[in-house]
Formats: sequence, structure tokens, C-alpha cells
Amino acid sequence: MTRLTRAEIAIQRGFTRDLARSKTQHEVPKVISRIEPTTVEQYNEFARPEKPQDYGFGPGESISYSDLCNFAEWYARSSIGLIGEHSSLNTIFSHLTHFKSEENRSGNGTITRETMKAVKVWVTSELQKTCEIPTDTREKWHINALEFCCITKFLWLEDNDYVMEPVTRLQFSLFVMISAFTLGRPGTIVLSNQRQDALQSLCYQDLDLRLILPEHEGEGSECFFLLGVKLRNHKGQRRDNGLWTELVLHDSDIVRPVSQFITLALQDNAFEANIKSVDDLCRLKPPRHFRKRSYRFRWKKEVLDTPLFRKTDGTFWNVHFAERLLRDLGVRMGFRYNLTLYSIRYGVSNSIEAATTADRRRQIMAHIDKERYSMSYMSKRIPVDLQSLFTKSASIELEIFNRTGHCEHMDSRAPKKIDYATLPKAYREDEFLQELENTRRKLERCLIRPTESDTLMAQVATVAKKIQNRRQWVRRRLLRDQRNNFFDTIDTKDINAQILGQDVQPQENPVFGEINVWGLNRNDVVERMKLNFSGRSMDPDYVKALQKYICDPTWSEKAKAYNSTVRKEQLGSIKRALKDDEEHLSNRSKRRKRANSEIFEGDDSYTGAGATAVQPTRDDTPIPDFRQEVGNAFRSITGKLLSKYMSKYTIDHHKTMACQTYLKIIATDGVSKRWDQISENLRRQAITALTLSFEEPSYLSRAVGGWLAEVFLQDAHTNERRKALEQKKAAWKNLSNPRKEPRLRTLAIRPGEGVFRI
DNA sequence: CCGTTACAAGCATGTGCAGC
DNA sequence: GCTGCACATGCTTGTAACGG
Repeated sequence: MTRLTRAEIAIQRGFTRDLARSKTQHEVPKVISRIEPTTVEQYNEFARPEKPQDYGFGPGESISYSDLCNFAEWYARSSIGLIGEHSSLNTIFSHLTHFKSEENRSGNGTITRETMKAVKVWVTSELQKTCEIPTDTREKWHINALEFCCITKFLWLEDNDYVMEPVTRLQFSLFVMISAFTLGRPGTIVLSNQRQDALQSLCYQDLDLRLILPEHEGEGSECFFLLGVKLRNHKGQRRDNGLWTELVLHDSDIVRPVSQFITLALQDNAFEANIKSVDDLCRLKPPRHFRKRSYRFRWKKEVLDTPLFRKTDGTFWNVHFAERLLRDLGVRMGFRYNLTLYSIRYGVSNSIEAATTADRRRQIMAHIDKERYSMSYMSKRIPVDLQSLFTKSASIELEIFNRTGHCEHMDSRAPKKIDYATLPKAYREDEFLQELENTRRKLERCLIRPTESDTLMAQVATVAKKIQNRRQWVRRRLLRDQRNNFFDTIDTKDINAQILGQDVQPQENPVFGEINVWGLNRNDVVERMKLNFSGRSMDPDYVKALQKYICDPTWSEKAKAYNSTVRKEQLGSIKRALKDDEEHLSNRSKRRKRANSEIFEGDDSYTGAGATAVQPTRDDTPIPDFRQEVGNAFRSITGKLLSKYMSKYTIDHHKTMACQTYLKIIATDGVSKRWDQISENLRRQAITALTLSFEEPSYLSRAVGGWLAEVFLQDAHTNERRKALEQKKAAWKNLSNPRKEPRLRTLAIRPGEGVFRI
């Protein structure tokens, strides 16, 4: 399957230049008078380069109703959504409103409320029908108690088929517990999107570890540890904005967050007091005769601002990392749908429904808004057994409640890795990959010219990278397809097998006690977890086992050995598949023949091994499709912009998106109808100007807006303006003491300023 | 209304292994 | 020792929400 640009997809789906033109023709662009200077004072003002605010949109660029409709249509036709074949209505509205707000901030503010209303009406009444825009919401799967226990057990007991650093495993286990039992959003516990500051995640200063003396003295009343987790980075109410919540975690049964936390704290050497081992902690007891009820463990000053969740290289966890850990775990466990971070929040918030008041729930979830829970969190699969309630029979509410969870769509037999025997065929059937491999082959044999800007070697390297990426893409898609296929057919298969009297459970998964490839250390941890733990205190032996596990010096060797085995198996499987593959063999001989003949077919200067590549002249290069070029410029500049400013301050994601929206508007046929009429030089200038202007974000939307205006201007207007200006110039010469000669404002690049003007 | 965040997919790079 | 490969990992874009 060849990959297409968005514009190409739009064309494929029937969006033509004529259609775009017909949409825009009936609307005449307006001229904004204040841009065109009419008095001496205005000229003086305009002549000052230090007043960039005057360079806004040029005349004629006011964004009209039909432009917005045009954009919405192009977007709907060219975008592929997550839910349906097209982007959802929600997304289209979101782009429109973002565009409007950006235009209000940085442009002339020409989009009025009335226009927006009219556009929305048009989108819902016309566009939605013609483009079949989906309005569904995506399905939300919850993590209920059942899955939660599965996850905890699997992570420690069964997950032998995967390389995960011991510390990461411990942290991940703790992370899942903290997210579940504090109901925190992922962004409150680890770094959220585009945040770099350590304090934007859960740090040691937010953790309150206490040793508590029980209320009554007596037999069996041991001291116990509690872990208070203070969440101070709620959405919209981040640190020092006032809103915070604290929840308390404790050890019980298989769920032992406090012990896991203590292991990490000991590993970080975080205790301010002279605590070196878990045995030191066990010796402590608050003196009751001073009416002392608890000890609070203080942290060393240097770790106060340190996030609890850090990678081994010292960087902090972010949501992407945590998300991926959870998702991959879900795949290994055999869940059909992605385990996501929010599914924990959805699940736990639904389970507390009956146990607490609505106000309290709102507080825990850090919602200001009263309707938020019912709008976005409450399960649509209603977990109430109405039938039993009404007939007063025994309720099966738990079973009904569990239907909201992932576990209804789970099978541990589901494929976790691709079937390598099918891989060669999948590669061969991918047209784009074949195309790339042909290109590489030809480049290597000097059968085609390298492009103007790249050397031959560089281009071969580029193609090789593309091939690698495409292969990865093919592998991912293959796994997705194989998994979907498995889940679609497995139930019927099982049922049929059982009807025939066959056994569908021949394999037992190794649970509890089997010695795995990772050696005995994790088994020790598992052994401690097997002891059903009823007390409230943390378990020192469990902590010791964890410590031993995360400090295992032989781990990396084991990981290497494991990886080697896996690789050998893969290669063996692929080899066997290739050997059996007749089609492949015949293709190979064909390729050989073709390769031999190709050498004599090409251009004279390129034939033969070792021929040097001649740089083609400038005239050889075809003028690229502007849509692609704009797209490429847009990609590279956004990347630059982000990398440049990311380290300094948080980039406003939304602002970036708005800029993209501008560019998309430019890329639509309707807006750039003048593109074919302007000279090639001007096109190049325009592209360069775009690139330059992106280096200075404050000018960004102005610059793009200005270019949009220029492209959008009709010739008649330009001519009129030119005439008027000539007259003014003539009049200007008659004035006494003129300061500066007026000039026609045209598209011009100012490299030093990084902005071009109208 | 509009700012903020999550979820999904894609792309680029680093790493370690096997085969030559 | 070099090269190709698969995979882990990290980061970005694009879509679809959530939320004050």
C-alpha cells in the first residue's frame, strides 16, 4: 500500500480544485483600510521596523465564512480519524475554534461569533451529511478490581517472557498502585506532556511516610506504616495553585505499596535520619508516655525535589513511558484492548460510587465541575442489576459490574509477538516497501541519479532508514491484524472444539513457584507475596527480597542470554519460512535476471559499477508539488521550533496546533488558487519565508497570515493598489521634506528579522 | 469558550546479535 | 571487523477528548 499525503487523500476522495474554487468565488475579499497608509503619519508609522504589530494580515485576507467552510470540508475529506474513516465532528469543531482563537490573538480578529455560528451550522447541516462525519465517542474500558489483581500478579509471577529492569518493575508496580488508590491523573504522578520540571511530578516532598502507634495498647498491637501521597499537580490547578489532595496508602495482602515505597526510599538513600536498612525501621516505636502517636520520616534536603519515578539514567518518568509500560503489559497478558492510564481512573472512580458522597468523590477526583463525573467517567454499561432488585432475588451485581472492564476481552493465548513465519510474505506484499527496496538497489547500482541536495551515499542511507521504518510499520500492522483475527475467531473455535469434546485448555501457565529464566531473586519476592499477609504493618522480609531483586548483579547477563535466545528463534523461524516459500525463490531468480539487465539499460553516465554520480543541473529538478513542499516545510519547522524552545519554556501545544491549522488552510486548493499564477521564484521565496518565519514564533502566525493574504489577493486588487500607490508616490514628491519614499508592500524576505511583510 | 490533557500512531535513533 | 536486522526507546504529530 502506497502512502499518500493528506492532499492526495483529499483528491482521491473527490475534493477537486474546481470544487474549492466554486466555494470561494462568490465571496469577494475585503480590503482593510488601515493596512494601506493614506496619510503622512501613517507612512511614518509604517516605516518603523520596530512596530511589528502593524504587519498583520494584509488587505483582502479577512477570513471569510466560505474559507472556513472550505477548510472544514478539506479537513473532513482528507483526515482519517481514530473512530471512523473520517475525523470526528468533535475534532473538526475543535480545529475551527482553535483557529478562531489564534486569529483573534494574532490576526485582525476578522472572524466574528456570527461567522463561527454559521460555519458550525453549515458543518452540521451540510458537511456532516455529505462526508459522513462520525459522531461516536470512543469506548472506555475500565480496570476493575479483578483486572487490578491480575495485573499485580502477572507482573510479579508470570511475566517471564519479557526483559524489564528490576527497578523498573518495582517502580511500575508502585506506580499502578499509587494511580489506583489516589485516583490521580497520570500527569499528577509523572511528568505530563511537554513538562520538564521535576516538581511537576510526584516528588519526595509530597510523600509523607509515618510510623503510627495503634490507638490501644495491648496484644498484637504493632506499630504500622502509612504512606500519605499528596497530589499537587491537578489538571488546571498545578502546584502552588492552591488545590491539593492527600490520600493514604497502606499494606495489605498482595497489595503492598508501603513496602515497595520503602524499598525505593532505601535505594535512594532518602531518609534524613540515620536509617540504613529495613531492620532499623523495625526497631522504632513512638514513645507513648510523651503522648507521641507517630513519627514522620523526613527526607534529605537534596532529595526533596526529586521525583520518585526516575529511569536508570536519571531522567524522570513521563506519561509516554508509563503509558507504554502499561500498554505492553496488557498485550503480554492477552488483553484485546489497550490498557491505558485513564482506564485505572475510570475503573476506581466507578467503584467508589456507592461508598462515598458525590462531594467527596468530586474532591478526590479534583473536579471543580459538578457534572464532570457523570459526563466523562460514569460507565455507560450500567452496573446495576435491575432485574434482581425488582424481583428481590439474589443479585449478581458483581458480575454485571465486571462487564465494564477489560477482562471480558481477554485471552492469555492471544499472540504477543508476530508469527515470524508470515513475516517475509508480509514484506513482499507491501508495495511501498518494495518500491523503497527497488530504489535502494538502483541507487546502489547507480541506475538513478541522486537528488540535487544529497550525495549518493547520503541518499542510500536515507532510503535505508526509510526501509527500516517501513518494516517496523509492517511488523506492527501484522501483529495488530493477527491479534484482531485471533480475538474475532477464538470464541467460535473454542465452542466448536468443546462441542466435539476436545480439550481447549492443554497448557498451564506457570503460576506460583516455577523457576523462571530470571533466577531465584524474583521468586523470593513471589514467595513473600504468597504468604497471605493480614497485618497492617509492612513486611521487612518482603522489603529485603525486593532489595535483593533490584540489586541483582547478574541480571544484565541473564537479559543478554535471554535476548540472544529470542533472536536465534526468530531468525530460525524466518529462515525456515523462506526455505519453504516457493514464491520467494522464484522472485529471487527474477530479481537476479532483472538486475543483470538493468546495468545496461540506464543512462550512460550512470552505468557500470563505480561510476561517479554527476550532480544534475538546476533545470533538471522538476518543480515539486507545492502541497508536498508546504507539508515538508511545515514538518521540519515545527520540529525545529519545538526543539529550540522546549528547553526554555513550555511550548503551548494548542498554539502550535493553531499554526498548523493556518498551514493546512494554505495547503487547500481553494486558498492557494493563485499558486499556479505566481512565478517559480516567488514560490521558492514563499517557502523560504515560511521556514524563516517559523524560527521566531511570535511572528509565526502573522507571517503565515501575511503570506496567506498575498496568495489570497486577487489581481484586480493588486493592480488597483499599485495604481493608487503610483498616484501617492507622485503626490509624495510634491510634499516638502519627505522622510521616506513609499513603496509597494510585496512579499519580501527579511532574513535578519525572520519575518516577511506585505 | 477556549485552555489542557490523554490516547494513538508515526518516525528516528540506539543497541546488540548473527552471519559473513 | 563490517553489515543488516529486529527491537527497545524516545520523541513528535494528529485526533479526541477532558475540564475550568
